[in-house]
Order: sequence, then structure tokens, then C-alpha cells
Amino acid sequence: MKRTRTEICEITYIDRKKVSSVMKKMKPETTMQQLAETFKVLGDPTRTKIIFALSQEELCVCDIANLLGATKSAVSHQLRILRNMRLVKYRKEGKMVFYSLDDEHIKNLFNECLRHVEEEGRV
Amino acid sequence: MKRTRTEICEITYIDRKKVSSVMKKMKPETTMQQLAETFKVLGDPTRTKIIFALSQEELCVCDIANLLGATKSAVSHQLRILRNMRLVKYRKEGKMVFYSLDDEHIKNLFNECLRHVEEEGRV
DNA sequence: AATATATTTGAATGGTTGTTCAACTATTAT
DNA sequence: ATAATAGTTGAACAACCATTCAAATATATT
Repeated sequence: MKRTRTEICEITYIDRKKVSSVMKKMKPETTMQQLAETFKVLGDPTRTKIIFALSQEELCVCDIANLLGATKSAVSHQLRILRNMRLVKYRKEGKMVFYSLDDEHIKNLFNECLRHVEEEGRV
Repeated sequence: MKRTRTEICEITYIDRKKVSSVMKKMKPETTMQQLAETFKVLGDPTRTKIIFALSQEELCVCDIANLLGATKSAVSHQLRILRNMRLVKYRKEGKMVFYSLDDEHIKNLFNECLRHVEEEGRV
């Protein structure tokens, strides 16, 4: 993303009441960033599928890779991102690493979006 | 994204029961794509803020731009994406175009994620 | 008709990111 | 120790995307 800016809405008419009312309710910048980051992490098909799979079963990397038809490397890279965001946790057992959802909350979020998508002929 | 693939998890040990069980529950590819797409659209800070702002008030492009400290052009581009995904709707009034959320559903989704982020010291 | 304002749009650009490949670590079995 | 297997990691590359700039459209005002 670029950072430089030139024209920032040369205000002529603005509903100042509305704007300042919303401005007050606005969440802090860091919250908004975290919010965007969370959505973004869920917004890749590979990761979406991983999350869905893990919402059903605890799975090892190899199983996930097979399920998605992806390489172990690709899956591992995505799992790292999900780990960093604390969306999944893992447990080692010998050579294998078993992943599962870190949080029930994420399941709600996921199902809420699923309902949204499955409704009103969007699929 | 690249499309070519070489190694697709050379299966040695796999928990076939688990994998086929999850495979059965897996949603169709198109559903997963829509799901990912929806999350992705919400996963940009500018769009996240726009959605939040519109969850509070119906606003014109200029007001949104001022609220976010962004150019009208940048906001308009993002609004087009949100329109295409049917997350926002608009109404013209003279020269102005007023945007609002298309759907209450999206507000739930948003608040669910907000709860997730605001909990457990993530901010 | 000419001017001003609100918004949209297309092209260009520079940063971001998902996958691949190859190399690496860790653990188990022989 | 050696080999085999599960998973991780860093670099590289191509595709993607958000912003900017400039130009266009649409509506209202003079």
C-alpha cells in the first residue's frame, strides 16, 4: 500500500453532525486493524478450507494436504499464518503434528458467514 | 497464484477414516470460494472501516472519505467492490450518493468478529 | 450554455501474498 | 549410524490489489 496522499476530500458539503457522531463511535485504529487482519486471514480459499476441516476434526498436516489436494509445504505455510493469528493450535505426537481450532469463537464467526453465503441464492 | 503442482503429499500414513469423514462434510467448492471471497472483502482496513461507519449511519461518499481520511476516489473504488459483493446498497439524491449496509446479516458477522478481537487481550 | 460539485472510472504503479522448490530439522525404525 | 518420514522454512516468482492521478459522467446552479 502506498502511504503518500495528495487530495484528501476537499470538503465542501459535509453532514458534520453525522460524521462526528460516527467518528465518536469509531473503534480505535488498532482494533480496526486487528479486525481487518482477522477477516483477511480467513479470506483465502486454502485457509478457509483448513479452518472448515479443523472445525470438524483434529488433523495432521498430511491429512489436511490430502483433503485439499495441496502440497504439505503450502499447507504448512498457511498453518503458520493461522498459528500466528492464534486461530489454530497444535500438539505434537511423534513425527506428526496435529492441528485444531484454538477457539470456539472462530467457529461461530465462520458459521455466521456460511449462513450469509448460503442464503439468498448467492451460491 | 500459480496453478502448476508437482508433489501432492505422497501419502504414506493417513487416517483415512477421518479424512473421508471430513471430506463428506466439506461444502462445495463454490461455497468455499464465496466464503473466502466474503472474508477477503471484509479483510481490508479501508473496507472494514467503511462497513463499520455504515453500520452506524447512512453516509455519502464525501462523508466516508472525511471520516477515514482517504480520497474520494479511493473510497469510491472500495465501495464498488462492496457493491459488487452486495454488502452495501446505495441511493441517489441529486449529486450525492448515499450508501448503507445491504444486509443486517453482515452486521452480525462484523460484531461477532469484533467480540473475538476485543476479547482475550488481542488489542 | 457555462460552471461547479459529487462521484465514478481506467490506467499505472508499487507493495503484498500464495505457491513452488529445495534445503533443513526432528523423530522413528532398522 | 543410516535411512525414512512428517513437517518447517527461506527465497523466488507470478498474480493480485489498494491507492493515486487524470479524465469522465451526472446533476445542480448561475
